[in-house]
Amino acid sequence: MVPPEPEAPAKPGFRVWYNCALAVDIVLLTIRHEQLHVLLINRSEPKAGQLALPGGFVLPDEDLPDAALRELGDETSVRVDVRHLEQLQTYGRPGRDPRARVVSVAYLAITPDLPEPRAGTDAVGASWRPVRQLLGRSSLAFDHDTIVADGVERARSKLEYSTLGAAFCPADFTVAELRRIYEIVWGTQLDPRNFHRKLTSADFLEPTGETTTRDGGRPAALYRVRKDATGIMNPPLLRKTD
Amino acid sequence: MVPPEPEAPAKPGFRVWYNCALAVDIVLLTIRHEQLHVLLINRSEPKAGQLALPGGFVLPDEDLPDAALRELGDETSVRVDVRHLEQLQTYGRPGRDPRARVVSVAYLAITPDLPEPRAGTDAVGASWRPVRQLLGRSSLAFDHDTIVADGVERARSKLEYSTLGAAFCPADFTVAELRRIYEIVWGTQLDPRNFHRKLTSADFLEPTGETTTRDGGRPAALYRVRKDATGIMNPPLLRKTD
DNA sequence: GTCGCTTATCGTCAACGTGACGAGTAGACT
DNA sequence: AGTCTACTCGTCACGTTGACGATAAGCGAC
Repeated sequence: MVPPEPEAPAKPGFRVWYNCALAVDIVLLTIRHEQLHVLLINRSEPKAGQLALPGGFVLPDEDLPDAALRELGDETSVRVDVRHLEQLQTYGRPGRDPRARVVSVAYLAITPDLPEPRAGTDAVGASWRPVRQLLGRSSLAFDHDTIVADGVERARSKLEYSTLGAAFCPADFTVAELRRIYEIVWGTQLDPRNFHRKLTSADFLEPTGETTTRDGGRPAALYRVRKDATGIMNPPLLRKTD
Repeated sequence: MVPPEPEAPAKPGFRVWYNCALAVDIVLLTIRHEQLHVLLINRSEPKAGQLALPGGFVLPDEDLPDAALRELGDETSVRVDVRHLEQLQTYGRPGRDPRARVVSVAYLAITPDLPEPRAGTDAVGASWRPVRQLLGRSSLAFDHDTIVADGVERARSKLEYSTLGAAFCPADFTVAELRRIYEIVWGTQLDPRNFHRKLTSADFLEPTGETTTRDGGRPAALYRVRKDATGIMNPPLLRKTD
């Protein structure tokens, strides 16, 4: 099919015309103060004053993940240690942006609890917001509420069968710190002893040899993710489904 | 960010320019002759003569799933009973299409074994190809080999924890027919007795009351997917991971 | 009819994974 | 030293799963 109302062919000699504005949006999740947070910006141009996901238009010869990381840096001045970046879904419903046909490829990113974002170029400001205050409500510009919900749901389900949880942790971490991630993201309590047994028998952690007492109590062994880890946790750690 | 080299704004008064050609591609899977097949077309215009996935450009006010179904009909004259349609992933690497910046949203679709496709408008012809002959090789135009591989992998993993397998079956089917789906898609043998126990204790099937002997042997009870099924199989049916 | 073939369906049992929870360990703090 | 904390190891009952025996119910050949 040839797109309608051609303005000008993309390259001479070929009958292909540009038919949309392609953007990326990033759902960057972290855990702060015992709660799951998402990075949001205050929009300037259209929908000024509203909260939205960081994101923007893709450059002509730019790959999509590169665009996601660039916009994250541009808009939030966050030199975040993005420990995980995966494509989430593409949102292209006509009318989702009042200006034009804007199709957005959403990315899910995870970072450990660390940096305070500052305002960047395009955005008036950027800040971490607790996810709990967002879900269910309609708080964000465009369809970004849906995108956040989808991103959180992806993270929740990937904890079950992948090593994604470690991306919320610093390089070296204890089993209990990883368990805290699971408890916060899932909103459930997990038995420390069973969790310990399960995670240490899964094959993606290796002990660093060090211990720490930063969580109080008896010193806990520090672990890191094995370099040859596949990213898949086997067997999976299924959550209760009531 | 504002996209470069603006031709003309998408709508007057807004500084948004179109920066890519948006397309959809469809990985339509079915099972024919005891093998997993994917629907392919013979390309005409660019890459003429090569095999490729059905797909094409999205219309200005068309939603993405609608575009996928429309292209499927246009290109293949298949009045397929598409029993499942989900977004797979978006492919946007610069240079993946030599003509211009073409970004393609890929969809995964499933249909029961039924119709023979015929050539449509855009395509010289469409045909079912066994997936086994494609995987590993580089047989298709653009990056469609990758897309097919991703689609097949998605289908394989979704069999584990969802009711996707039923989309390969006619409306009423036996447990053994569903088991055949699993065996073909996974490429493994499954114990008929354990599979039967597991599937009938999962809560997404309901007996029609009818039986059939179309597979020979003792008459088998027919089942259909419950209307209130969630699409999630619980507990999951994990495949062997060696 | 009945024998032998097919496939469907039910039952049994051991092995394993998991949830619940007791008990001991090793630091920090008073 | 005593107490508090959180970590780590063990135990046990229960449910799920894989392996497989046994029976049921049609079909075609004879």
